[in-house]
Amino acid sequence: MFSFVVYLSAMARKKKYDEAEVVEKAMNLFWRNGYVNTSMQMLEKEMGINKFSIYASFENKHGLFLKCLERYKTKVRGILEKLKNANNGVADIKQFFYDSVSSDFKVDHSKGCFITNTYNEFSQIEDQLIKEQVNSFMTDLKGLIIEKLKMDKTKDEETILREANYLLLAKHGLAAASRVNTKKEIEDYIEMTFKNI
Amino acid sequence: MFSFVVYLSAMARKKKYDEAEVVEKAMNLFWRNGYVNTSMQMLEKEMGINKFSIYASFENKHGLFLKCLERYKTKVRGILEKLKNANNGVADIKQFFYDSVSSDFKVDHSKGCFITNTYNEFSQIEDQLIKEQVNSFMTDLKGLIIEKLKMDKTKDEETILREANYLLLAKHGLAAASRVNTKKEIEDYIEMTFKNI
DNA sequence: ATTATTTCTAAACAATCGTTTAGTTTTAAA
DNA sequence: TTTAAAACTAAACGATTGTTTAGAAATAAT
Repeated sequence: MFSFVVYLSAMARKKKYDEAEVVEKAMNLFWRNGYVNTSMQMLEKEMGINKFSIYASFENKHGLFLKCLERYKTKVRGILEKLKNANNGVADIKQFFYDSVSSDFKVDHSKGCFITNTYNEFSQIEDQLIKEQVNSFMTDLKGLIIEKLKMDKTKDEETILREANYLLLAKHGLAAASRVNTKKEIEDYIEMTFKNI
Repeated sequence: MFSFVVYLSAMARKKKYDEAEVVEKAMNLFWRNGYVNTSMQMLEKEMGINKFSIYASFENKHGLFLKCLERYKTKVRGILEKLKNANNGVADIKQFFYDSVSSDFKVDHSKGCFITNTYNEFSQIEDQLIKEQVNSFMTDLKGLIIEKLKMDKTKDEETILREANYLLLAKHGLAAASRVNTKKEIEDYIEMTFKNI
């Protein structure tokens, strides 16, 4: 009697760009220049699409940045999964440090860690959503570090928390190092950092 | 026969503000919000003087920021002099780490280290002079650290450079810690950092 | 082929950025 | 008292910011 055809998307005209692709490009630009210093004009050029399209796909600059943070998280998910599935305790955390900067060795001027860069930039700016994204990432990492440290049964809770805190802060130094220091200096820094754990 | 009166400054009207005072206020604003995120409008309000007066005294925003960096350097000169004049090697460097954050213990939300904050903002700052100032500060500090490490005659040159590099990067972690961590966490971090030196 | 809907281009938007300028007020020296 | 130089106030500068809009082009469904 009745027939209903529901069009979730009318699809009158297809997009000429792939959203995942342009997010990747935007991420690299934000990653290098930071949030404030990356203008919509720069994004237009880098992403290869019009401002209108950016706003149609990501609502605004803020929304696009959040998508880029998301993209970064999936980008480093492999390294985190590797740490999660490892079973050698402290050695795995050290390996995570190496993994975090391994890709930086191939480029002249590393962009550092996108999360740490964002953390530093937004320590001054009030933005709840971005801060939540960054904080959750760091909290998750700290949880993982604690988990690995607990594999050493000889350590008490207080020692583990102290060491986890130390390593999380050491990661800031690593992020700074990855931007300017040589491969050898970075490796030496990691070795020094883990010498007393 | 002849008398010459040379007016180095015509002094037609005295300034209503003290330059050192307004620089101090500007420094604290830059220190908290960073260079890019501090506008002339905010500076006007905080310094309590008109834009015209700011430009008359400091040429422009860059000039004002450089004056603030200078002011910061004299502000921490005491701590650096203490390190320079000390004679106990590594223990002096550790004490310098404690001195660097001692004033932060008194406030709720520390602004961190002005130099490190500015260093982290490098991707957003195009001004070469500012970067030179910050880099020279860090180079000087590294030189001091090396000097103190060399007091231990049992260490070879390579070890000393490796340790100096490690400590300079550890300072980044300390700066991050000083902004959010508790007094105990910061102290634990310092102790952990120096355990293997 | 027509229609309806979406994406595209390109221009304009108001707000803010750092900076400059015009005009008034102050004040030391003549 | 007059004069000239410096410092003040307040408004405006052009450039750039993130964002919006008007209209043309494209395309799936009728």
